[in-house]
Amino acid sequence: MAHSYGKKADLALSMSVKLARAAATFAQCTQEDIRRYGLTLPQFGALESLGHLGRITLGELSKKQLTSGGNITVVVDNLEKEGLVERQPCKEDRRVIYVALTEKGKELFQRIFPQHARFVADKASILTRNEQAELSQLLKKLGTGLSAHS
Amino acid sequence: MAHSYGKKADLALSMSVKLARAAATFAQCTQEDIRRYGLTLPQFGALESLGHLGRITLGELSKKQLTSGGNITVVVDNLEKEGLVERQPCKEDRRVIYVALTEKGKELFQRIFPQHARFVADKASILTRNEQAELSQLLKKLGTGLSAHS
DNA sequence: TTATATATATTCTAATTAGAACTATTTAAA
DNA sequence: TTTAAATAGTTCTAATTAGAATATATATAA
Repeated sequence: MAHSYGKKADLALSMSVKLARAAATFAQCTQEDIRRYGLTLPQFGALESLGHLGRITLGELSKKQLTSGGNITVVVDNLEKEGLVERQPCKEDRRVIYVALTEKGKELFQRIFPQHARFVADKASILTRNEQAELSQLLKKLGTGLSAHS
Repeated sequence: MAHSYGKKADLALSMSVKLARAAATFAQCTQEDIRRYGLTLPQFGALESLGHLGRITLGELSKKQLTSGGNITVVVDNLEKEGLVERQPCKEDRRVIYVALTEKGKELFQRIFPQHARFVADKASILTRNEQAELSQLLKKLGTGLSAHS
């Protein structure tokens, strides 16, 4: 190897590059699928969280989407413009604002998510189910470990 | 499970979510490290490619960084403003523009990359070396498979 | 040779992102 | 009770991103 930083670091660097590349490539595939529905990836992610979790606060949504604070505002703004979600101020705590799918949003979610699920399953089939399960387990350990340490 | 799309799709969806989350969390950790050197993640990625590969064309750099066409222009613009890289027009083919580290860029790269390597190794140590190797192998299979199919 | 197609890089737009600064509200502490 | 601290969301800036459109240069075909 042209550049080495020690066996331990080389292994870690190699892993981190592969992680970034696999995730970026998977995200690009997914994005192409989602574009057909007129949505961006973050918009789809928000729709997915709301479709599965129901009404949640903006803060909860931003944590789910791993996008920090001020950004979810704009994503929700754009979804609201399309009439797919709506803001619902919380009466008990006036700092809090809930977000929920509108009827139009629910209809879209129920229509496109099963197709999206098949698309993802097709792409993932590059790996056997055992490999997918193993990969999931390792990614979970890494992801939760990183979250805990920081 | 509240929402199921069949065993096969559920496994794939779960894996894709974990992939995105682990990569995003790792990238955020990395970004915090890199910020201390006054660089953004894409800027650091470009610096890393140039540091390890030497002079390459803008097109090659954009492929390496998995960022499509027009974007690498701006990243290189910003690095050029800092005096870290320079554009070198190709004399044989006047469409082509090479990018290379300047002396200042080389100095920075050689100074920060070993630190970065230790940082990554530390974060990766959440997994054992065997686990890291196994994860690398699965991610490589997935990543190259996805690139080939698309 | 001339016309067409391809390749390379840039410019432009809309959306996203991180992060900082800010407002409003609620909670905790002196 | 009044002040200080924490929380929730928005706004703002600079950088990034995808993608489309464009300009220039090269290669290929009629």
